[in-house]
Amino acid sequence: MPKDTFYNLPQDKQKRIIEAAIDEFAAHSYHKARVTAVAKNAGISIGSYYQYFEDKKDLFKYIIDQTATKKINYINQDIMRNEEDYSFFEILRETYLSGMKFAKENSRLVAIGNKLLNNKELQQEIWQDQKDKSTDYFKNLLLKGQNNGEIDQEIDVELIARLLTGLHHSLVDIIYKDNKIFPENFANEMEIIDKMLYFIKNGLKKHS
Amino acid sequence: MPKDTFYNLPQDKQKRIIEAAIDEFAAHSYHKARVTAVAKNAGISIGSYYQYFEDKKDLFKYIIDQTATKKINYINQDIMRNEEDYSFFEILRETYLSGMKFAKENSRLVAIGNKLLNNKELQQEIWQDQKDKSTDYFKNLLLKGQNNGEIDQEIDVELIARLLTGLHHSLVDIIYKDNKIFPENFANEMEIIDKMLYFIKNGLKKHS
Amino acid sequence: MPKDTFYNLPQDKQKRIIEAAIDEFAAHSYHKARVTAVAKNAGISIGSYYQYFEDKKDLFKYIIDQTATKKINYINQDIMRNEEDYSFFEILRETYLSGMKFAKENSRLVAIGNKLLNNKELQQEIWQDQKDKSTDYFKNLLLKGQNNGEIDQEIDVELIARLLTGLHHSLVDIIYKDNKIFPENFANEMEIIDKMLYFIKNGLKKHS
Amino acid sequence: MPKDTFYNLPQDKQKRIIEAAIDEFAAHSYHKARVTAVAKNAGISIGSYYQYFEDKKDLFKYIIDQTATKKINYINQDIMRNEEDYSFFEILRETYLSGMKFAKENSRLVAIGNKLLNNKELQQEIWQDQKDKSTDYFKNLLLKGQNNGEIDQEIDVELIARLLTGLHHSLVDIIYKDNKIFPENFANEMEIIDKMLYFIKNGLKKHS
DNA sequence: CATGAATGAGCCTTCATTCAT
DNA sequence: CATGAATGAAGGCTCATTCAT
Repeated sequence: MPKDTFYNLPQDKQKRIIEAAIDEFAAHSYHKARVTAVAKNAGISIGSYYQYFEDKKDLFKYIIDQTATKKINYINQDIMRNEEDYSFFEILRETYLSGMKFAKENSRLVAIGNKLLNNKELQQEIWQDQKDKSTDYFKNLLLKGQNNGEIDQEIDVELIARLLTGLHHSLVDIIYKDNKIFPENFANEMEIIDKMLYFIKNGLKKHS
Repeated sequence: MPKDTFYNLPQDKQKRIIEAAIDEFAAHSYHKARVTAVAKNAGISIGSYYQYFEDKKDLFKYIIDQTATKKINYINQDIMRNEEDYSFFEILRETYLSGMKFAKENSRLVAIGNKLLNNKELQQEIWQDQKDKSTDYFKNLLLKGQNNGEIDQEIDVELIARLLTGLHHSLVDIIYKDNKIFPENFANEMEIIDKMLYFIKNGLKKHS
Repeated sequence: MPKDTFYNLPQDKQKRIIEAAIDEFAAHSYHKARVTAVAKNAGISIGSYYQYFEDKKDLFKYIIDQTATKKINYINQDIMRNEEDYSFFEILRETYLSGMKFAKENSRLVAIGNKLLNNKELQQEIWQDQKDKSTDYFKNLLLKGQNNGEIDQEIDVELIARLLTGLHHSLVDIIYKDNKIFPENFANEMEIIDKMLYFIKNGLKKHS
Repeated sequence: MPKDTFYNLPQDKQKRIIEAAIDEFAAHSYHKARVTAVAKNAGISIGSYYQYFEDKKDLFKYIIDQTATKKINYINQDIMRNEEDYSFFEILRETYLSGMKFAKENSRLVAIGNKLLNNKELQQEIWQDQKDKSTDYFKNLLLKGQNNGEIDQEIDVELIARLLTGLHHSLVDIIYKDNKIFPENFANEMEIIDKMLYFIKNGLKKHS
């Protein structure tokens, strides 16, 4: 985590640095990203950089952390407060929708997140532990759904929770090809989500 | 692709080099992998390396290529020849099973493949084009299923094909946490696949 | 051209680097000259080198550039300001004299210049364009001489300008064999120049 | 010089190797020319190369040597045999003409020769001694001219011989810009030679 | 004589990090 | 706190030459 000197900085300077970092880490792999570029684009000297952050990893971790927090807030805000008023599939829909909206508005953060997601080596370098919070989130949702009688009792909650997480990633992948909305075949993102939910709800088997 | 000098090498030497390369590329990101380490671990000089391969990329591409071929052969063998004798879900089951078996026996290759799969920057460095063949595979399967009357006509084939690809990746991820089989909660991989297929078939909605 | 970091350096450090570079480029062909040797002899680290210059070529170009500027100033100073007071042959004599003086005091620069002058491949690597300014210089001189009535109207100005340039190179070659003054037969350089000018003025034909 | 094994080779194989060498040395600077390229283009193995030649330098020296011999023969043939029948300026003209013809028909050899001519370091690497034969040639010519009464007694024969050599180089340079004939302003090479000879004969001074 | 696999010193360049001012 | 000059390990790659077959 950043040093105190960083937090003591005026807000706009902090922001400039973070923006530069996001640009750099989104554009290049972790190892190819250069702290000199971050410093330069943030308009600070490399000496200052090392007075704010321990090293390269420190900044990267901070960005990842900020992203996670930001994303969680994104979803919570709307629905979570009145969770009990909604059905499982409504909440799932809202969750995916929020995730998509987040991705749309924060494509650089998604790019960074994916980089970490698919680099075990880096993950170990960044954290030792770190449990997957997404899966827990979906797991809770499923359990409530089963209690409500909305969700098939046959399913394995742990497993399906992980699959729903995976589908969430697929969704973002599908909709954002190289930071551009996926246009072919679909009227809009909403249509994709609804088709995906239909699949999640009913499966592929032909209804007799 | 490797130079002729590489193909002229005795089989066991070729193998030693490939093994060393797989080790290195599985253990580190592409940019962090060192050709000197490959050469050293293969027991060849750096000069020899460059007589076998154009450069670092050349070897990496070769590994990727070999992996793709190997994986395709894995699935085709058993069922694909008598495709018409099987139902959609049987083929899907075999596909996922093959994928898992492959991942189990080739965890390092899977690690390398994932690295490429989730690094657009690297993909463009390696190839210009490269279409996703997995999605096409699932798409064909789905279309046949619809013709057979096995698969719900309501679904969007293109979209679901991509989701099935995503689920395939999730499956591999779930079963192999850091190259170790996922033990908790499951008797064996077969159980995971069947539970996953149940979900794919029926969805999550409670059967009234 | 060098980066700002180079120009910000104390004069004596700049000079040390330039001196080391001139030594290296004078002693070896461009491709054989080593930037590590320059850095070492200048007493800087290789890292510093690359903070001052883009690359190897950058420094070489800079040396060439400095040489050209320095040489032009050499000639201009004395006569060029009062050009109209002198005859063609007087100016020519001064030009050759200046060139010789320059070569005498800057034998390493001449060595470097010649290397470039006679290596088209290198020239294209260094610049794309680059016109020969020497020829233009002599051409102007000749045209004025013809207008004054000093110079034979029969000659082809363009051609002779190139020959005078060539003779200039020959002169430097003659006088400096391996950076040592050519001693045999001649009392001094002045004598050589005057004999050469006599030839240029009168040609070889016996005066009847 | 090449080893006996080289001279024992069938003529056409020798020729293939020489051709490949000339191509390579003409296209690249001595240090950038690759013996592997020569071997490859000659259709021999690198192992064979080192059975024919001591090293890289050995081949280069041989090419230079062959070139010198070939060029000398070029000039001698026509005139030298009946030298006494011609005036100094006629012989000079023929010499320059031969030189040009040679350069025209052997542009690659000229390229190689120039490379050596302008790389003192390389010259020392190739030979220790090597006197300039061209200058001796012109010197003899001039002395005879003076004896005949054709040539001004005032001139310094040694110096002028060197200048005539330099002019010879200039001539080749002028006419062959990057192996292409210099077209602008001149009807043909003959015109250039005659204009140059006019200069050499009469000098630049306006005839009163 | 022919072959070509093997070698490794050596080059240019990058970039995270330190430290004196 | 800010600055940016200085550092040097490390990496990809080249190519003349050797040597075993």
